[in-house]
Amino acid sequence: MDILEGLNPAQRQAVETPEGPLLILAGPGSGKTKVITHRVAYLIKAWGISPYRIMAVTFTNKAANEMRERLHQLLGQRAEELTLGTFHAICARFLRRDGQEIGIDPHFVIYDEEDQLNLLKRALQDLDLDPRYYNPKALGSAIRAAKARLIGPEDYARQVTSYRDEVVRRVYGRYQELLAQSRALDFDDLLMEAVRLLRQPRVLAKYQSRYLHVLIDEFQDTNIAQYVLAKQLAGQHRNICVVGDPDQSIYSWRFADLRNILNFEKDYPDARIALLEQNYRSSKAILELASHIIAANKERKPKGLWTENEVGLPPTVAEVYDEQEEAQFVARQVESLAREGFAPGDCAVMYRTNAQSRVLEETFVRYGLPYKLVGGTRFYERREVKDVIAYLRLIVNPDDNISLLRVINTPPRGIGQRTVAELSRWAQARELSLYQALKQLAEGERDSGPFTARTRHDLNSFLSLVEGLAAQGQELHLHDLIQVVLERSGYKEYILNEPDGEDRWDNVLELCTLAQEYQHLEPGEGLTSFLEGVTLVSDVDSLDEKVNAVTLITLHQAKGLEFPVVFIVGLEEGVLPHIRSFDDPAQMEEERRLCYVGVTRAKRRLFLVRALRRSLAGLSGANPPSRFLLDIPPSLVSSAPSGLGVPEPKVLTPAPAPSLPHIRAGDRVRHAKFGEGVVVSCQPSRDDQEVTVAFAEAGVRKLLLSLAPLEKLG
DNA sequence: ATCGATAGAGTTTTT
DNA sequence: CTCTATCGAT
Repeated sequence: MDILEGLNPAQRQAVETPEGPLLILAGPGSGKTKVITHRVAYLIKAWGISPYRIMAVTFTNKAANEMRERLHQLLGQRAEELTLGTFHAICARFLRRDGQEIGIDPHFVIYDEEDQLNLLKRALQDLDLDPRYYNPKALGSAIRAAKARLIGPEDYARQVTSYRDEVVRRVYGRYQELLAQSRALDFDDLLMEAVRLLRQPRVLAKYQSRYLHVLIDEFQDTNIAQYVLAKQLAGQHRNICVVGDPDQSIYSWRFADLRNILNFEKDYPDARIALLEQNYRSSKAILELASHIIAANKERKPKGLWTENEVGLPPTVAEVYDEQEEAQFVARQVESLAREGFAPGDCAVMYRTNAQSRVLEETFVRYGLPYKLVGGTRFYERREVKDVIAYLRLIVNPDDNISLLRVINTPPRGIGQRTVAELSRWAQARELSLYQALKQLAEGERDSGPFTARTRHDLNSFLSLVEGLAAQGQELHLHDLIQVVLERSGYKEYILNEPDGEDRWDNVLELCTLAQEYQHLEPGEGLTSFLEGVTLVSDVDSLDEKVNAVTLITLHQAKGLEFPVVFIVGLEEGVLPHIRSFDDPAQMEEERRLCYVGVTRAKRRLFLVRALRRSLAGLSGANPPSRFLLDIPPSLVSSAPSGLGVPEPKVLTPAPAPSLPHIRAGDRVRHAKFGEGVVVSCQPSRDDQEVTVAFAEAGVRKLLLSLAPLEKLG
């Protein structure tokens, strides 16, 4: 059978074993995604199983899309019938379809972490607890921890043993009430409620009999709720196939539980185990270095990873002075790698924390190197984008209090803090959503609540706005609907008059463009799926490999990706490993796994960079090299030339080359990236020159003459 | 109610 | 350092 071609014996076994529980332990680069994909194809083609009866769970939407695309090639149209997605997306689907069985409205909205935090603050208010003393973030974390372990508010009440628990219990309870009032579910509810849904015998029977096969990727990063869900779904046919690598478990802070993978054999004593140990990704040199790094972990089973790939060049360890030099080192390496045939798009820079991306970005701009940043402030979390989404959510579900509060005075329409506080109190006394309260106030002629005539008028016109938009929601296609929202709410005019209005409006337009993809759906349906897509996407999902630019990415997000050239920066004590892991050996092992994940992304070239000094949040400090670096035998690496200990730092901050054009204010210049512009001013700085250029397209920029690819125009 | 300024606090990773 | 929250002035 053609599907089995090109698989090694271990992969083949994993694909061919048709029945019963199967645990695939797969090292990095061993083709585990390929195995899952081919297994699905094989089940359908060789065993005649309907794709309708197969579920495959991935860690990101991107992985799901790629798998669907691949299966489309192998199977054609039938691939569409598969249940394929992240746990969260699949659960949302179940709950929209059958949630009514357990009292969940099919039009529920999904709250992200910001929404959750806002709601938590309201819960604290309701309970008269001071948010400065009871940290909302910590409470949110405690609640998420409970939910990930399927501990509902009632269960939580039974296990209270401290005053802190008691506070959590009360906040948790009120928080859930407020969620219900808004007809909203948070991320963890999606899983917890799906489990509850499947505890209904009728529903369970329906799904259990449907899913003949359940496959789960990245199993090492699942939590208890996800584990239970998988167990429920596979309960009848027991064809559950999980793929994972304990050495790449890096999400314990999201309550992923390694016991899922370690206990799999206990839960399924008849489980077969397949080991995938041949690496197809990395050079021998890189793989050997990776093995040394991970070997220092105590809580692990040793693996015998090997590869037939060439030895390759030894990875480079570079020591630089500070983060500026670090960024320059990376930029110059990327430039010189071009001479070896590596394009910018072949390179990725990985770091522990998002804050580290900034210097890299600035430096790349100065060097005129193209880059793409994954993450940072995410698109859907931008204020203006969330504002528009809030309006759209209200159309689907006007009871969504958090969205209503977000836009009730955005743009300003005379409804200030005071009014909002009064309205909330009035609504809460009656256990009404804010929208319902507005409606009752508008209808009740006598009971005007605590409001003056003028305030009532303002509130009423906001209510009319929402109701008017809601009426349109049934009629208009998504794109037109958004236009109507932007016009009628006054948001367009408002945002354009804000600081950075143009940029922020561009983001709104970007959102409109994304909405186009839902244009083929019916009005109501298009809106619902758009909103769901918007909340459940991640940044990695939109990573475009086709653009030829260096990828800047966190180590966490890099999981599952691969690049010909990888730089890992910030290999210092306190950064990687992060300082918050110092007092917990388990967390320290996770930091090491994180480092291992980064290293094993590299195919051919690997650079490990460490800075002697680094300033974080304004303070600069000297850090010792990362302990992970010390675990690498020196014979495995080559050292890059660096400024450390060298009296002249010129190696890393070059003076302007003599061939550089002499530039004065008023000159016309061309920049590789920004296009043409006029020099506004020149200022000498040390042995360099700082020029300010007004570009026709890119606006006013400050550039260092030595670094910027500037060309003087006649 | 709205705007602006100033003080203060928080900085890991994200479906 | 940067973003947020709160305060005071208009």
